[in-house]
Amino acid sequence: MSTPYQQAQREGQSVVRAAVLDAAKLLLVSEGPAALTVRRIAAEAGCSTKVIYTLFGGKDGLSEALWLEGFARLEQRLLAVPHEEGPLDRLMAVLGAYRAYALAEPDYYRVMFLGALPGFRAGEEATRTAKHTFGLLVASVAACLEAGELTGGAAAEIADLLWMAVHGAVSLEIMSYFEEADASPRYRLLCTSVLTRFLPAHDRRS
Amino acid sequence: MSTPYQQAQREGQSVVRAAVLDAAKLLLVSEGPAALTVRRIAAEAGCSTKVIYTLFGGKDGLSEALWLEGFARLEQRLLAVPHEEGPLDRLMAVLGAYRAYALAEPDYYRVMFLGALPGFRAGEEATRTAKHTFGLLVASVAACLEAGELTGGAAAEIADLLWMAVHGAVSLEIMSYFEEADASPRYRLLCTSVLTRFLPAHDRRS
DNA sequence: AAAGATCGGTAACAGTGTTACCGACAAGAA
DNA sequence: TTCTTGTCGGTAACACTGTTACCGATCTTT
Repeated sequence: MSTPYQQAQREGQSVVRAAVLDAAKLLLVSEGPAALTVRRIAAEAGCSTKVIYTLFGGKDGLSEALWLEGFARLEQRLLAVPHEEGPLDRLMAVLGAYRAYALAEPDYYRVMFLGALPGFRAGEEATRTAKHTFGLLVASVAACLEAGELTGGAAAEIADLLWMAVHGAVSLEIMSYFEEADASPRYRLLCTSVLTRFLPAHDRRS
Repeated sequence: MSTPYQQAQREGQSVVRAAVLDAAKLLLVSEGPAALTVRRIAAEAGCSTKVIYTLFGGKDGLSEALWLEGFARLEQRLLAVPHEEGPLDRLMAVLGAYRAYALAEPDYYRVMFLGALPGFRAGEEATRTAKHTFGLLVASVAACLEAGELTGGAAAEIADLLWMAVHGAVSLEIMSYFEEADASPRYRLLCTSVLTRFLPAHDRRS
């Protein structure tokens, strides 16, 4: 139940909310997390700082919106990986897409996993969304288990191992701890190494 | 060439410098990186904010000192791992010590590897120190290669893979992405999984 | 003893997130 | 229609951050 005014107000809110969010997104990818100040975002969006507080409840609310946006983009990339080949090849492609996303939008990755927005901790609902995205990886692993291309562990367990490994690899790569030439082959080698442990015995090559 | 005054001054500097650094270290482990403000550190050390600028050249200088302190502590832990058993068992122990350090002093780990101090990037000399610590891991891997307990890769390469994996595992664990009960066995499983890829064929146990 | 230099404390500056105030505007009541 | 009510947003302030200009105090040098 809402009066027409409140409804219009809400629609007006949603459009200016989108404008603020767009400004923040643009600022994040173009100038990095340090440029995400309330005043700057408001200036870019053409409104006052107060709006950010009424619409998002403060900077943390906007941070969470960006956090969710990052997971949405990651999820989009993971979903875009084709199912055509075998489950194991697809799993490798999913892991590749994870890295590709982190390298394509490192500032989002910093926001999501490296605490780039000081003082921000994701809330409960946001955490659920993150877990949902992670579920895509678990599903890919589960498909391999069902097809018999992986064995010897639970899907959640193997997915955790893969996530630890790729997260570590990507984090260090983003912080440019590695030579650029080494990064890509080492990423593949790390993924295959972890998976080798769970290959059926007759499949282990080298 | 230095006058006695300058010498005394320098000694006086070193003692107050140590006091400031101690205050910062205590503040870091007791209240986390967010408490590391120039005013707060100066207050705890019983001096003015100006001192931090004359002695460390600003907050970044102090941040770098804390960064180096973190690597010194990590290095101490890695060096404390005994050599008694075989190279491979020792390598596993080194990896365990890495995690133990991160869990014992998570705020140092955040400073060193998770960019917990906004705006701080380690300088060149500090990076060399970090590489030196990393060299301990490479040496442990090299010992395994020489003993024939690992094969099929260069020491630096295998050490990189291990570092990616353990860093990812520890980072996610610090951010409490895992159930506490799962973390420890999964860490071991991850380490052994990566190493399995490089075990001599006759050593691979399921 | 007087002149010169260096160090450190005070107080300010520009920035941050946040909020109290107040005017403007639309909804509902008389 | 007119008046009251309430909500929303802009301005300006608050408390905080890192940083620095000023200036007095202290020690070296002449």
